[in-house]
Amino acid sequence: MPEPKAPDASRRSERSRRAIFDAALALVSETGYAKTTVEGIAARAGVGKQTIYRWWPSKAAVLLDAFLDLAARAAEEAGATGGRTELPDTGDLAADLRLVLRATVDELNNPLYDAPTRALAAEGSTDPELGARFTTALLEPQLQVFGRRIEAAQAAGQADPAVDPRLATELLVGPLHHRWLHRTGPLDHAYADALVEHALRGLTPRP
Amino acid sequence: MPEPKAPDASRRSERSRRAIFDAALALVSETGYAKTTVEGIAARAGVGKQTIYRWWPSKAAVLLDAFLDLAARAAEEAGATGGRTELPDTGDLAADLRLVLRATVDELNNPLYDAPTRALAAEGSTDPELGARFTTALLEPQLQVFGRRIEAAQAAGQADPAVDPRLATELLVGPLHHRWLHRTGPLDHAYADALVEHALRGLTPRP
Amino acid sequence: MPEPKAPDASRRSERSRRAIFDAALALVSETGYAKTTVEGIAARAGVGKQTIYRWWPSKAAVLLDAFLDLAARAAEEAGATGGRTELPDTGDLAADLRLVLRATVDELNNPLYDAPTRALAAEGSTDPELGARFTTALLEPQLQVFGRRIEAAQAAGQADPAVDPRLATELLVGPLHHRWLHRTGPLDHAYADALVEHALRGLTPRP
Amino acid sequence: MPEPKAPDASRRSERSRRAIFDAALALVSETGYAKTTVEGIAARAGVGKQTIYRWWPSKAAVLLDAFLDLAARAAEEAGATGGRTELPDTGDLAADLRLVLRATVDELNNPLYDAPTRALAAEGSTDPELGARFTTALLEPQLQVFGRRIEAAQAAGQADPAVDPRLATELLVGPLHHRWLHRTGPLDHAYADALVEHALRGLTPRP
DNA sequence: AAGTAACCGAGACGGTACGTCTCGTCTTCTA
DNA sequence: TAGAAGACGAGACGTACCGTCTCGGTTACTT
Repeated sequence: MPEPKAPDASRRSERSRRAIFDAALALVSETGYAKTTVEGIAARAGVGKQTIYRWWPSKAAVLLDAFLDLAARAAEEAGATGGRTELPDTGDLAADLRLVLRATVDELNNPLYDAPTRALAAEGSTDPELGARFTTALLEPQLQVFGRRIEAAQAAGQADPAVDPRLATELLVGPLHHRWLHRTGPLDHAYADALVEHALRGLTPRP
Repeated sequence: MPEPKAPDASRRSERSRRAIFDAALALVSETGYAKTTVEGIAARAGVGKQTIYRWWPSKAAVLLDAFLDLAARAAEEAGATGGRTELPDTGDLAADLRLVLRATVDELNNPLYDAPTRALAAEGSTDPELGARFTTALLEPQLQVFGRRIEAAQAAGQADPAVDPRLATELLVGPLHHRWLHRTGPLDHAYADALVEHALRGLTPRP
Repeated sequence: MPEPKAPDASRRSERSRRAIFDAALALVSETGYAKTTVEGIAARAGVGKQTIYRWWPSKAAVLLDAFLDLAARAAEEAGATGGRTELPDTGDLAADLRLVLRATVDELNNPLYDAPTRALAAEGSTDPELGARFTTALLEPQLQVFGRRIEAAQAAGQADPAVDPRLATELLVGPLHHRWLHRTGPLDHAYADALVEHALRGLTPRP
Repeated sequence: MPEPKAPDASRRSERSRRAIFDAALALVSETGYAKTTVEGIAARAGVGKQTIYRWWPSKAAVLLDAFLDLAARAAEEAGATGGRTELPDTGDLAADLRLVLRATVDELNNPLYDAPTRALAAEGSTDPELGARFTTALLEPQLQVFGRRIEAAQAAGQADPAVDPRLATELLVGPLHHRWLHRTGPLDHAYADALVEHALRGLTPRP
């Protein structure tokens, strides 16, 4: 297979990479994903179009990397050292989950994150390649934070050990994302709290 | 305001409408939503482009109507007369939910439905106008089937009356859609069953 | 052979055709042929690029048609009715040829004609397809004016009947074009006169 | 004036120069001038692009030098020592001219020479700078061969001393080039012979 | 039956963006 | 320190569609 000849990454211009990320995020925030064009990103970044096409296959891929970079920088800023963000473990599972789910709600309501995330989720749901990258790089880490906390809870006897931690995670995150994506109702802290409560207690009436 | 002049719906060609729906669904199935163009639909349907633009504002809108039409025809075929599809009430809430959730899984796994649904969900998450139509016309009816069954369960003492039926619905449907949309795991009957079980019983360990 | 589908010439926009011609000639005059781009012509003409590519295969083809149109209009203006331009026949062959050759010199020295003609001759010498069109449509008619006058001269006993009229024509026009194309010397009326004289009398010394 | 910094010619790599010439001529022969690119020449020659741009201003300039080099080598091979090629002087002007004009015809018909010459003539007719170099270095020496022979003929009384030798030269070469460039008729020995005859005798009928 | 509206298939139009190609410059690494 | 390698900013290429705008040619309602 005569692979179309890969460019030499070691000679890549960091300056251009940064400029492209900044331009991409700015344009998506300002004019929306659909109206953002590769041509526009290149122009705004002061970069040739080919410099974008050399390193990314599509504008969605550019935006995904730009967003990952943004998230990484934000995380680094928050977590001082580049360590992994972790869900707190105060011993009170419900309280801990509420805290993080509320934070997730806030993030999804932040227009700065909302627009690119929507666009990426949308594009990813159609383009499997991108969807995989989106899931692995952006979504999965978030989910596994929940997963680990729930495993800890199971070990501590705070959660039913028979439940698949992954399913438990989805029981919390799934409804949240559903409401966010389809705008089927208010997305606020109250909703996050209620979600935690009923995911833990179930729908069956207690005696 | 000189409203851009509405066409006379009574003189509309049913023949063309059908041909457009068929062409749209076929093209999306065959080549994917992104590669489907209004021009292509018109050509395949043997129709002028203007005939599409006269009645729909975008290809997404065409596809949504085409899909609604498809669903309506499928429902009519299944439900004999055009009555409203309803979730069965055998008295066993868990069994009833399992049944429908399994059916939903089958539907989402059916490539004939998968492609258009993904495309519409994607487009709708970006375009609020379309998203609203998508939600109201396609999603909401499905959700309310669950809602009504849960309300009945609450009335019969099979479900905690303190839970918002809408939240309960999302607790079941949200994780399912999440896994489907992001392809984060296998989407099968076992998953549907586990979902029902844990949504009902909760994550908290039982004594 | 799946001919790429010809556009319907009867629906062609005369307005656009004219605008394209004007823009093409203006740009070539102002900035030169090499710096003239299809994109630039389209922009200047207020026309979509596709409208150019729909009707012409290359910018050279556009310019050729534009130039032919210009020549046709100039001829019509000069010759009152659209009759064919003809070399005068005063009975004095040398005088008649001088007249026309001087006119040719003036034309080649006119920067308005010079730039496009050079460009077309250049492009045509490389692209055989275009070269053929250039020759047939632009060059040949000019040459045949000479050809006919020489035939008349032969009939009237003013010219050697043994000479191929085509060769005779080239004996007059060839040197002129050569000097023009390669700028190997001054191109003026004196040169035209000398050319006529020696083409008629030959290089051999007269007794 | 800060002359853009001239490279040190003494350190120039002869190896690269040769490789560039070979690559340029090969590519023009194989794929045509238009499809030949500086990038392609550099790649084929195993040379950096900058090495070309350091020494030549354009691909036409490269090709011109490559062609001059080719011609020089061919001449050296033919003329044993590097002496100047000269038109023979057998005393019979017509015969001598026929001989050289026939040779010119053969050269113009040789596809190895035809393609680059056409390209250079074309480019030169548009780009005055290059045109001047083309004329001086390639065309002029050829023309002056004729010029000198004609002067000799005049001195020997074989040619009208009143005729400008330059014009006489053009009377022979101009028609030939014209027919070659515009492909307006067959270019063969018969044409060369006829050209010589009528250039010498003129078009006027002899008593 | 003639007249008249408007929908229809068709497709040319002015545009925008695409993804590719080549230009001529600039930078980095190697011999 | 010249040269190979090739990334870069720039921008034209030719293509694909967009959404609008005429064009006749059918219908289907007036008069």
